[in-house]
Parts: sequence; C-alpha cells; structure tokens
Amino acid sequence: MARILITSAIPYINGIKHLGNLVGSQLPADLFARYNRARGNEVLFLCATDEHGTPAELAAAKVGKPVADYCAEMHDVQADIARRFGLSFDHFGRSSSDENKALTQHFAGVLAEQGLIAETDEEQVYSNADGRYLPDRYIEGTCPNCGYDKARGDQCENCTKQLDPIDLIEPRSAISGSTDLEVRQTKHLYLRQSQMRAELQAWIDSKTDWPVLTTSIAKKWLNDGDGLQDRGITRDLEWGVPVKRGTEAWPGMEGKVFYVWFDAPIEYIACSQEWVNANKGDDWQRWWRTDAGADDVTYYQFMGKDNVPFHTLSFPSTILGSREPWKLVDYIKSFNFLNYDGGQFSTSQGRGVFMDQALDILPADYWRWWLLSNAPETSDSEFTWERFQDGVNKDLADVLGNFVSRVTKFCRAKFGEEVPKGGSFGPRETQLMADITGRIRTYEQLMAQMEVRKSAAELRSIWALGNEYLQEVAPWTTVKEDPEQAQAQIRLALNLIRIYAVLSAPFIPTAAASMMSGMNTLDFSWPEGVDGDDSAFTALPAGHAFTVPEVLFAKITDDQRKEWAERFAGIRT
RNA sequence: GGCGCGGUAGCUCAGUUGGUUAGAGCGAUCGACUCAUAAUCGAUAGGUCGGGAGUUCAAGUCUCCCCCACGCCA
Repeated sequence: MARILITSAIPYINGIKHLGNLVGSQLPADLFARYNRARGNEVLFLCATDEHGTPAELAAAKVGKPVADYCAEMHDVQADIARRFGLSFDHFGRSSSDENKALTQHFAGVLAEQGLIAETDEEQVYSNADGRYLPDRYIEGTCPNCGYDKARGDQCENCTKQLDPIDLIEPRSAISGSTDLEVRQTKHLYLRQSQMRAELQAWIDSKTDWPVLTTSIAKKWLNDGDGLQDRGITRDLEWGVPVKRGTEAWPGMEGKVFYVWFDAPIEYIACSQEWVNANKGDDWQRWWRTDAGADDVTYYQFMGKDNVPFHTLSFPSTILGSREPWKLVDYIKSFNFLNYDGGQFSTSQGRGVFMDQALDILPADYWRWWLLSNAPETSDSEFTWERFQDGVNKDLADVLGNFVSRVTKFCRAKFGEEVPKGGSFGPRETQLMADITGRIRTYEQLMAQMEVRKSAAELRSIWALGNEYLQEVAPWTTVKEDPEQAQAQIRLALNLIRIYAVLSAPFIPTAAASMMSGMNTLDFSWPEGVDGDDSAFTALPAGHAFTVPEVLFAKITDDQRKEWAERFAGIRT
C-alpha cells in the first residue's frame, strides 16, 4: 500500500473562488486523492486558506471588520463551499494558525543559521494618513512618461512603462487618496535563493517526468537574465506572521511580518499539525519528516501555472536550505488557465462563474465532470455555456444516466426489483468483461499519471461499452424468446452499474453514491478483473434486491442555458 | 522586445523515441432498435496536419525561416 501526500495550492482568503481557480488545483487534487483512496492507498490530502497580506487587510476594512474576524468568517465560507463541492480534504487549514506561525518562524531561524537570509536597508513609501507602508501597486499618481493620472507605483497601465513609486508626479495613496506620503528607511530580510541555484537546477533537471509546463517555468526563472534572484520575505504590515528568528526576537525587525509567499507554502506542513491538533490524525511527522517515517511517502502538489515559480524554486529553497530532513515534493502537476466565454475569469472584476453561484444552479457533479473532462492541461481552455450543456447532457445524462435508467427499469418491469438469476454468461458476456477489464487497466494508468482529460475520456468509453452491449444483445427482444438468457444479460448489466459507480466516484462522488444506494450495496471494492468467483462482474448475486434510482442527471435545457448565459454575462457586484 | 505554450476534420482535442490507408468525442447525414432521461447502437461524409525551405528511403513527428493566437516577463 502506497502512501500518498497530496496538497492543493491554497486559495487566497479574499472572496469566493471561481471555476478557473477550482479546476486548476483543488478539483484535480481531489480527483487524485479519491482515486488513491479507492485503490487502497494511504492518503493525506491537505488544503488551507492563504490569509495574510494587504488584500485581506483591505477587504476586512471595506466591510468594517477586524482582519482576524474577517478571515475566520471567510475561512468558514470557503470550507463550506469546498465541502459542498465534494472536495475531500483530510484537513482544510489556515495559514494564520498558531502552528504555521511557529513553523514559519522556525524556518526563518534555521535559514538564517545556514547563512541564507540577508538583511537589507531600503526605502519604502509610508502613508501618514493610512498609518502604514504602501506596496508599490497601492500608490497612484501621474505617469511621468505619458501623463496618465492613474498610474500605479509599479507600472503605468496606460503606457505600460515600468515605474518606481518615487517617479510618480503627485503621488497619493490608492487606499485613502491621501497625498501625505513620505519615504522612510526600513529594514527587510531576503531569502538568498541565488545561493541555492545550482542545487535547484540539479533537482529540476532530475525531474524528467514532470509536465513541460512545470519544468519550463522553473528553468526560465533559474536561467533568465542574471539567474534566480534573492527574494524579499518580509513586509511592513500588521497582518501576518511576526518576524522572529525561531522563537527569538529578531533585532531591527520589530513590527514586521513575513511576506505571504514565504509563510503560505509552509502551511502545507503546518496544516498537517493542525490536522493532528484537531484530533483527525495522530502523527504528522511520518508524512513530512524523512527521519520519522516519511521516506516512503510520495508527495504530489497541484496548482495553476501562476503558482509554479513559488513551488519549484522559493519553497524548495526553504526546504532544502534548512538542511533539515523535510519531505520534498516528488511531482508537481500544474494547470493552465480556464477562460470564460471569450475572456478571462477574474476575481477582482467579478467576471465568470463563482463556486457558490455554480452550486446554486446545479449539483457539484455536473461541474466536477465538465471541469475535469475539459481540464486545461496542455493549454488554456475555455468555458462556454454551450460546451458545458453539450458535455453534461451527452456524457452524464445520455451515456451514463440513461444506462442506469434503462437497465433498472427494464429489470423492474420484466423480472422485479432484484437481480435475476436465470441463464449463464456466454461468449458475448466474456468478451464484454474482457473489454471492460482492459479499459479499466488503461483508466488506472491514466489516473496514476494524473492525465485528467484522458482519464475522463476512458471512463466515458467504459460507460459506452454497457450501451453497446445492451444494444447488441437486446434483452427486450431476448426476453420474448429466451427469458433465461435475458436474465443473465440484465444480471451482468446491473453489475456494471455497481462497477461504474466505483470507477466514477472520483469524478462524480454524489451520483456514484446514488448508484450504489440504488444497487443496495456497500461493496466499493475496486474491480480487479474478470476471473474467479469474486469477479467484480458478479458482486451483486442473483436474488440481490435493488431499487430504481431517481434520475441521476437531469438534462440542461436550452432555456436554462440561455438564462444562465445571460445571468452570468456581466460582472459580479 | 525577450521567453513560454499552442496553431491537426464545422467544434473541442489525441497523436510515444520520424515508418503501413492521420485518430476520438461532439456536431452533420443515413440507417437500426424501441428497454430507457425524444435516450441508445451502427454506418457515412469531412483534414494538402498554419505557410515555406531543408535533412531522410520515409516528417503532423527532426532542422531553419516566416505568419497567427494566447500567456509570462523586462
């Protein structure tokens, strides 16, 4: 039994995530977690909210709440939506947890001991009215290049020129509008990633089986220009992990916090400590410490491409640079972006469909299936309401749902609601079982390789095999001439429903549960093969009672599609 | 401007280390069936694999140049 550690990129606390965020990390990670559990592997699947930084502070201020309260509330909101989407985290933690504070401070301390932390003095803009330092992009003013009056401190959106905040004419705070700004000297810590460059390069080069998307982004950052740059890991903010050197105070760093990108990935580890402290597990070290039992763990990370640099370079610098025996990631599965109807999904602009809205109009399985079977693996892909309707109706309603419906209703009408016992399997049945077994083996390989779209396509063709069989042996005709033979045909078809439920559960867990419930069984054993008395194809024995399930997937009508397309055409307010 | 990922049937995409008549799903057309969510099953049509040059007995698959789209960065 393999031991599988899975983490999904942690979503930022500020607001509800859209479908593009979902399909880029949490959803495929959940697919992989569910599959591995179904195969009997020991799985620890972790996710959390990423809570620190300026955007959270501003969002809290906007609704007039203390930032800690705001984050606590938003964490619960996100946890509830994740649960309703069927995301099967073993724990959904918080980067603002005490565990993460202590661990982040610990890493900073040991990195300093290893000579990988540099202290620098730099100039930062301070807003007296706001009582805080302003990140570059929160300073606005007139562009010295083109005269645009809403240029940001990092770049002018009008002429695209890169700027320094001190270049701006009549600079003001983007938060309050105040012009009472001053430049102050402030001290900061840098992670000396440049020192780790050769080691990271060798590590990345050894990962020949990673997606091209992952390695190409990592190599670009390693080799572009002057190579990997040191990175500031502290900020002049209040909301964050206080800067400490382990448990000791850090002279000169009073009142400062670690940068959100330093503490966020450390939460992957801290989350497992939260998992233990929540009494859900009893040993986090055997997942993370190679000196405490984690050497047989295989660790997979899932994320969108925008997160790749931090996971291939920054976080590994932290792990490797500590010179402590932490588990390093074995495989990084990265995704491109999902676009929405001709443009990008946008959290800040409220464009697209967000997770709560999606669940308001359809059950999670509809979304899970479409998003996963169209996951942006090789390139960006696009959500349109037409494609969504086509995919859901054809795959889920017509191919799978209708198969369950036609088999169970036919049996009920002709033989009653129990698995019929007559007849025996002949050559055609043997062939079907062999065909399905062969495809299951392919499906297993694709799932193990995290080939999400191909796995979905393979699963769909397994569903279709059932319809092909029924069409060919035509039990509705057979029953008139040879009822015993028809019973054998339907007995096999009913067993296919259980097999389909088990195979499909990672994609569509709710519908799979309905199928299992209808088949009146708790036998979730994975279909290993065709041979022997314990064959998956005879798991439901003759005489086993079942009920006809409710319609598994109602079709999306043209009227619904049009209404939703219109409702979600604008921006969310 | 640099870099990255793409450009394959109407649409969405597969096409390992170059090798027989380039594949799938959807859509279209025709047919079969009537158990079923007007579902299913079969068949057919449809592609000079972005353009050009080159290497090779052989290129969608390698090399070079160009064009287009998207993304990232400066």
